[in-house]
Amino acid sequence: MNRQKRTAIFHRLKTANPAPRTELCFRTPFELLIAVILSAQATDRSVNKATERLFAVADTPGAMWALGEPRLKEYIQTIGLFNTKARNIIECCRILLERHQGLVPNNRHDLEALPGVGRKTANVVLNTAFGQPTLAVDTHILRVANRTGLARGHTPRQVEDKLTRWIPKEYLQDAHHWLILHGRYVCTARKPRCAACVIYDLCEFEDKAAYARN
DNA sequence: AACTCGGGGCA
DNA sequence: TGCCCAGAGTT
Repeated sequence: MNRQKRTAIFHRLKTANPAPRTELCFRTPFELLIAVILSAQATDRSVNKATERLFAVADTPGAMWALGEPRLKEYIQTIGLFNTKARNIIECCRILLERHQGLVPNNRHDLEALPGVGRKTANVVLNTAFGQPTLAVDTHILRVANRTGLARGHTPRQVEDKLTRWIPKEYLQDAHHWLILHGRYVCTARKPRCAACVIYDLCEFEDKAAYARN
């Protein structure tokens, strides 16, 4: 896919998603970190429902550490993988308190050293909390990039590298959300809504015609 | 690169 | 029920 076509795709996704932002609810870098850890393999709606009550009780590493793992589980038990996530979050809080003065680190190395934080979560925090030009490739972006032909490469890292290379830095932060929202509401995993897609004519998805008739 | 982990939600 | 969800960690 040539650059002109990719640019056209981004322009249309931008127009279709004015004022793009994360759908996770948070007020501080710490709340964002916790929300993103919880959102792994879970829907953001179920995460928001849990964090609304959790953050009212504990919105700092100190408070969440004091809350303790058993009581933390009570707040997040409606979220998938909550046992592992509760253990990781308590350990995260301990590390933040011991090594980072209770602050969320603003660099990849320290973020990825936290349990339950991988490349994708680190990129979201760097992008959304600290305004750094990173692209967090999740299942949505991976699917959209490969299916449309925007950036083929079946591993998340390949797609991240390709997209990061050609998207202008000043657009990288918003482009992340344009892609996510497109993947979530239009280019869905199971029954993509090709009939309503704003980049239909530019998309290289082999089966788009079949779904456009739905 | 492939596999495992391990629950909720939704068609 | 089966498949997917704003993945991470291990082999």
